[in-house]
Amino acid sequence: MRYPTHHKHGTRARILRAASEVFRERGVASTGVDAVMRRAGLTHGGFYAHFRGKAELVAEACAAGFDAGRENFERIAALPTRRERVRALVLSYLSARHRDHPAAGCLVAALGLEAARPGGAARRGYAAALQRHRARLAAALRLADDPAENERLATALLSQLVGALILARSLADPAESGAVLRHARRTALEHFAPPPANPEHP
Amino acid sequence: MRYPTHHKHGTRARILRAASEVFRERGVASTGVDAVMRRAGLTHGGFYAHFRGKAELVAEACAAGFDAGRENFERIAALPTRRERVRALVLSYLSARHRDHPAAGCLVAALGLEAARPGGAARRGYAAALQRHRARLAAALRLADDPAENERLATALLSQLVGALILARSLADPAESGAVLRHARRTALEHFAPPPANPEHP
DNA sequence: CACGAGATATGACGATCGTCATATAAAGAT
DNA sequence: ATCTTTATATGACGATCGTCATATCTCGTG
Repeated sequence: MRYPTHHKHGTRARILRAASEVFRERGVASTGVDAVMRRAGLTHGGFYAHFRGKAELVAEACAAGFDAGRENFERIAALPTRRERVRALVLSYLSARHRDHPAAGCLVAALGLEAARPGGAARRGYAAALQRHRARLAAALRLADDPAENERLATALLSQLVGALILARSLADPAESGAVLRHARRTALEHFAPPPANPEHP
Repeated sequence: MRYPTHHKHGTRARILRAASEVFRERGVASTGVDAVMRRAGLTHGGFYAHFRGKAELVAEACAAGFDAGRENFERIAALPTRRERVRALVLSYLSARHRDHPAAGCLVAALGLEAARPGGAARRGYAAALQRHRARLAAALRLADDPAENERLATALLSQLVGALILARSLADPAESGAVLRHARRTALEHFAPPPANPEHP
């Protein structure tokens, strides 16, 4: 090998990261291979030296995108109380920053719909990676002692977060969008991290 | 007018309905104008006698799709108790039928992501229609006496439903998908339609 | 320093997309 | 029954897409 041994693996990883970002930003179907390669600083032709086709790229970009969220989960898992863990997740997920920067954000909220379509290129790779993602989230949150109950609650919380973020991103009016985020934060915290012993207010 | 007066309006409506269905089924970006026209029983060329372009079609199909859900809301609004209304919405929304037939289902869960993208063709028309949809949902559910609180709760419930349906549609394994639906139903009912006076179980 | 093998760029192909100009078909009016 | 207006179909255009064969560049090796 005349190039540095890991050179090709490095550019392959760069392509994957670029794809993961631009897919989340503009969607899979609306993003061509050349857009991905341009983002990675390359030209479209060299793509097929790294992947067999767009479908393979999409599947691997999904897996890579989900795995990129692991460090965030570890940070959450390190928090001592359930309340703090839920707060950390909810406040970061339902933040204006997350809403405004889908390229660096949650895969489910960015391309969960395209990946869900039966004939879609992502389908298989996405579904498998999502399963791992759900399991890791449940393990990090530790919402209940019973594993099944824990996973049920974690999935419910994830559902609420995903739905709220999608609604917030859909609304054109920033005030309305912000209100949705704020209300969703409060509702999610009420449902999954109730205050230990606070008097309730009307 | 030599054709029956409402002929053109009729085919226009047919195109809109076909577009609304096929967009929900396969996505906006992945669906060409010819696919829409074929579904409507026409050929692609005549399209521009009805719409200025695909963007206009998408915007109007969104509005039409949301408005089609009004009868469902009226049925829910007619139920006497809050608990029944929430149950009716949750059980129909998080059903296997809804999961498996996106073409006839919720617009938010079908193309909420594409519509949310800044440059997307749908953006404006979708956002406006979604606002009306949210208001109608809140009015139908009557979750709280205070209007602001009512809308907050309705939006939170919608978020949870949308997120859960997207997750259920994403999972390849039918058993896993069914479990997500079942768990989400239970969690949503617990959070938004608690039993009137039941003893809680651990 | 030249060589050559591996990594990337160039350019082109069929297919499909959105769009439009034009031709054909349909049906009330005369 | 013919005409004329309106609705739809035909066919084609540039642009963009995924894909690939081929050429160019890069940099360890001898």
